[in-house]
Amino acid sequence: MKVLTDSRASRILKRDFFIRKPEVVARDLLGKILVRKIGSSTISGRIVEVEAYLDNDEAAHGFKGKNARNQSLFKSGGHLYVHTQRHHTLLDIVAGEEGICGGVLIRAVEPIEGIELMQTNRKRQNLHELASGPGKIGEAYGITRDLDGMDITSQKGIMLVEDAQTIPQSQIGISPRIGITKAATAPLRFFVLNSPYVSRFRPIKPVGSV
DNA sequence: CTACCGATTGACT
DNA sequence: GTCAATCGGTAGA
Repeated sequence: MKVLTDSRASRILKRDFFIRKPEVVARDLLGKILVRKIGSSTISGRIVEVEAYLDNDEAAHGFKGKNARNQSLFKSGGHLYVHTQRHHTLLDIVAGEEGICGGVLIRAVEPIEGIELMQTNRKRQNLHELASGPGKIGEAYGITRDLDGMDITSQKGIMLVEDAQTIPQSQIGISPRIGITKAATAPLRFFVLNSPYVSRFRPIKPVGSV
């Protein structure tokens, strides 16, 4: 793996990274580090599973147009879209251009920093149960609706994504998205093959076999 | 106002 | 594999 020696701040992914098609941003986010700062604590983890939600995508929350709840999905790439599902809080990173619905649901991360805090937040000790699902990330990272619409490309951000690895195509799995009823067959879920930190639903299909 | 339902999770058969 | 829990938004009476 390429070793990054430059400063942490300089590794923050910038706007350009996110102003691309959601499916491209989704795939490229695998291997990157999702960082959350809470007071003096830092939580971070390697992104290992994501899903893309597109413009004109029946499964996307913005499909029927912009409203008070989903407006963040229409922002320019590099903002957050936070929403609740049942009693869980889910985190999307907005992708694509301003005015167009597009986002990447972060479904699983491999814990790196702030593990004790995540264990406290999740009331679980096992590393594999801390952030292996979208709702679990919300709980482990202490994500709240207040973060909806936040810009994650500023250096002062309390949420941001750091550059790290780029996962080669041969190590990326692809499958339909999980838990949706509309557009249920589109292959828009991407995950790191053989990672033990992905969510429990795991149809293993290497890219190229579909 | 009530009814319904979802980009989920965790406990249980 | 199956299923209940019981949030917040939205549609309809």
